[in-house]
Formats: sequence, C-alpha cells, structure tokens
Amino acid sequence: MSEEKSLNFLEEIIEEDLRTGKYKSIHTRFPPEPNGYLHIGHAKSICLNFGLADKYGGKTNLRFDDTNPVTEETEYVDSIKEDVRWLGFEWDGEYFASDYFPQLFSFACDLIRNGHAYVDDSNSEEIAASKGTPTTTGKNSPFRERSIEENLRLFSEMKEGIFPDGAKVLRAKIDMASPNMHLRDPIMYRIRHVPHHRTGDKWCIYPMYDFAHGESDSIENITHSICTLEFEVHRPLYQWYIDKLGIFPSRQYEFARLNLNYTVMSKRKLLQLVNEGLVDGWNDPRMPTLSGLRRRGYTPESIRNFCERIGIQRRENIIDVGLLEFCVREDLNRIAERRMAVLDPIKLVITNYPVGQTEIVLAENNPEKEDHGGVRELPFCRELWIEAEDFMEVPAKKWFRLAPGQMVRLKNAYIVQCEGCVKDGDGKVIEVHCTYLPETRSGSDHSGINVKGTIHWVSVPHAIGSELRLYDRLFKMEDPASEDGDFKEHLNPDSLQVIRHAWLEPSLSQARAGEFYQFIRKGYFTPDHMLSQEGRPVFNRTVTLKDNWAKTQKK
RNA sequence: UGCCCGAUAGUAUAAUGGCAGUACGACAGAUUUUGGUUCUGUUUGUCUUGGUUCGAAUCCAGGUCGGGCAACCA
Repeated sequence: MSEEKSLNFLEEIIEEDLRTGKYKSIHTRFPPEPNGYLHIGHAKSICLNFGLADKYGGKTNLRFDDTNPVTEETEYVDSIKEDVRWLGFEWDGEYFASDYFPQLFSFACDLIRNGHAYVDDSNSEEIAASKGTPTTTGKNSPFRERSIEENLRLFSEMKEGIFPDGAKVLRAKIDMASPNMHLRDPIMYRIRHVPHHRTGDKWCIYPMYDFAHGESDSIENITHSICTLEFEVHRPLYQWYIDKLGIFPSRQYEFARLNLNYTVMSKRKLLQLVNEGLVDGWNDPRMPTLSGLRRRGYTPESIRNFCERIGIQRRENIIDVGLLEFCVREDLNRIAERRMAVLDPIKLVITNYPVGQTEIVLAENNPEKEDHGGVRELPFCRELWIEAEDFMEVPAKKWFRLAPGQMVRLKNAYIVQCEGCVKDGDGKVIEVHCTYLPETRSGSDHSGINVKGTIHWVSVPHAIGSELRLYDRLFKMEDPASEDGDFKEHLNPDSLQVIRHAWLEPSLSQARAGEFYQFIRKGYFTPDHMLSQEGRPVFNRTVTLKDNWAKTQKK
C-alpha cells in the first residue's frame, strides 16, 4: 500500500488547473537577474520550478531578467547556467528579457494608443513626492493628460536617444489614489545611456521589472509564474498589464523565500562580502552560494533533498542550517570512500614492533556499500601518527581511547596497550608509547579481546603532508541581517581554520577535485579545485561527523 | 494609523469539518573494528477571545504578534 504524499499549495493549484482543463500542460520558468551568483535560496526556486514541470510533464525555461544594464554582466550569466546544470536540471528554452526589447517597446506603444500610458517629464524627486505614501494618496502628474500623439512622439524620441538620462519616463496611467503603491502610475521605461551586456548600445531606454517580467512570461506562454512573497503586492499590476494588452494570461504565484540561520541570503550582502574581501570570492566555501557549496563538497543530490524536505509554503521561515548539514552527511555517508588522516598529530611508538619493518594491512573503502567498496592497502610500522586528542594521561570518565594501561584498536590493524608517554621540557606530551598484541591483527584476530575504542592512524614514514581547511559558520549570530547596524560586524572570525600540515594516508596524494572522502572519525573532505596541485591536494572540510563524545563532554 | 499576506512541538512541514502525524533536533537505550552509520523508545505543538457545528488546527468575527509595500532595482 503506497502512502499518499500530500501536495503543496502550488501542486494543488496545478492539479486543479489541469483537471478543469484550464491548461493542457504547464510551463514554468526560472528567471534570475544576472547580477550575482546563485545561492541556496535560488536552489529552492530552481527545484520548485523544474520539479513542478517534471512532475506534471511540463516545461521550464531559463530566462535571464536582464533589464538593468547597470548591474548585469555576462560572467553572471555563465555562472548561473553552470550552477543550474550542476544542480541537475536542464531547461527547455533559454531566453533573455533583453531579447524581447522590440516586442516590449511595441507593447508599450499599444498601451499609449489605448490611453493607458503617458510620458512624464517630472524628475525622480518630483515623481517620488507626488506618489504619496502608504497612508496618503498621490497626486496626478501635470503631464498625465498629454495627447496620444504627443506621447507616441515623445516615447519614440526617448528611444532615439535625444533626451538625457532621467529627463523623461514612460508611466502607466492607472490610479494615483490606489491603496496599492504599485498601481500609482508605475514607471514602465526609464532612459539609461548605458551599454547592455547583450544589446550593447542599441537601446537607451530600458523597461522596468514590472513591465518586463509579466510580458516576458506571457510571450513564453508561461502558465505558472512563481516568485517570492515580496512580489505579492505586484500581482495586481502584473495582471493589469496583461489584461490591458490582451496577451496570454500568465498568472503569478508567490511562495516564501528560504532563510538559513547563521548566514545571509541577499545578493547585495553577498556582493559586499566579496567586494570588501571578507571572503575569497563568490565561491568561497563559507558562502551559501551554489558555487561555494560545491567547492565546499556539497553534492547536488544533498541540496535537492534539502529543498524537498523544507517544503513550499507562504509563511516566513528560518531553516536551521543543521538540516542542510544532515542532508549532506546523509548523502556523503552513502558515497564517500573512507580514508585516514591525522589533523593534530602526535607520535605513537609501538615499542615491541621491529624497527624498520613494514607490513601491509587491508582497509575497506566504504562499509555502507554491498562489497564495502573494495579494499585498499595501508602500510603499518613501528611509528605512527595519531590524533593528539586520542591520548589522555589522566583519562576522563568513560574514556575509550589511549591512556596509560588502556587498550585500543588501531583501525584495520592491531590492538595496542598504552605503556606511557614522553614529555618535553614544558611538560607537553610529544610521544605515546605502547605495545601491540600480534595475535589481534584485523581479519585474523582470535584473541577474544574486546576493546571499546578504535582510533585512526597513519604510518610516519609513509604519510603525506597536506593542507586542510576547516570551515565553521560564517556568522556568529543566527540572523545577522535582522539587527540594526552593519551585518558584517557579526562575522565569525574563526570561520576558517587552516591546518597547514596534516598527515594523510599515502593513497590520498592522488585525490582529485570532485571526489568525496570521509576522513574516519573527523569528517567529510573534498580536494579544493583551486588550491590543489598535481600530487599535492588541499582539502576542504565539507562537514564534521556527528560527535556524541564531544557533545557529552560539553555537558 | 492605509493596503496586502501570514501564524500547528526548538526548527520546518502534514492533517482540506471527524484519533494532531512526519522529518530534523534533544533525551534514553541497542548494535558497531569510525564515540560515524543503523535500529528502538521518550519528549515537546494548533497565537488569543468569541461564534457556527453533534464535532473546529480547519469555517466566521474581533484582537494580538510577525512579514511585505512609498527604487527611474529585481
């Protein structure tokens, strides 16, 4: 018996539209403005738009909303396409709002001819002043009653470029007393003598979002135009243009954007972090951008699962970043090969193991897989690097690791018994000494000895040195954007910790960007595609493993 | 003192007039050659006041709280 999965409100609307025959199939679109890199919030929108089309056998366009040449660049177009593909989606049509400039100009002329638009010579201060406020009505512009012929002539002259920036605008003639500010004669076109990333110098007038977006949707026969909640009050205007133009009736629906705690999610703020050098760029592994998450070692699968789990609604929400981390651990646990790496090394000397001898032990690559992902060979010898935190001279209660007299299993090798330690002049432990039990070799242990703890290690003469980069949350505060003042004051100064010289098992020298590893007991790591060199990978830590021991200690 | 939207465990999300369920988290236990994974159990919720109804998280009214709207940005 299969469980019925409940529908979100958009799926309900679509099923109703399909059931009543309003549409035979649906068509959605993902409409980024190419003025920044995509972030995890966009992933929610991408998964929604493409997911809906997949589910109901429809189509999804990728459309760049490039109506403001001041902020938009081709670099962003390329990164957006890369990120959408990486997430696992392929679009049907690839369009640019700028492709529609001639058509939009023609639509605008239609509105003028029908008395629905006029050219206004007021400057921006005058327009703002006459617009009124949310609690007081606005006043009509003195240019509101120009003749259709004059409006047509002036609008053409605006297009010809004979007026300077800001000299005139085209406005829709709606209602300066409307309680909805967006209906108080909104601006449709403004003059900008600025080259556009695609149309160059061809145009010097550019349509505003409200006039361009719905009309672009209509041109593409978009049935369900999905955007975020802040555009809700724009919907009456969206419909007004379409109604007055009599074109394909696309409809706008809004959902709540994603907010994640301990980070910021606005392109403006992310751009500030990049421009002020507070991060290493849009793809800094601490950034919530898709390129940052990718570099950090997040998988597309984990992000899609995350978007599925958080759901779609119309109420404001702040998702705990812990859920994102759960999703990536879930996926990485399944696919990442296990390796051993020592982040904070201390030397372990096995005093009863022959000097100069090396033997090979076998280690399974992934215990989650049917065949354990195969096995690999590891060199084992008398001197090993182990984690400094795995030894305590005076053990805590319930301590399962090394302490004088205590036994632990060296993962994939022998059980050893701790005999003591060597300290330097300052009393700092520099070596741990132990003896091994030859009959306890992994795979052929008939000793019957059971130990509570198993620790990871790498052979001193065979280990490779490598740089590891550990990341923590970018901000100290749950909602850095909520407070008054500068959000950048809440940056976490310890969000990046560089370990210049960790010791890794030798096979890792061949690790390449795009591969996922679990360093046993330490976390998931992936080679950094910018910092790694041939044979010398630098690793980013994607996320730690859950650590119940550390949690217990905190209490 | 305008208009629009919203409110279910700590965080999200279901229940579409009929037993308030699920995930993450937290807590406890089992298993484990990763204090990982897996498994089991426990915990915590319908903003408020009325109304309609045999029956309300759901419908209606008032209130409270939260978000959005006054860019020639999107």
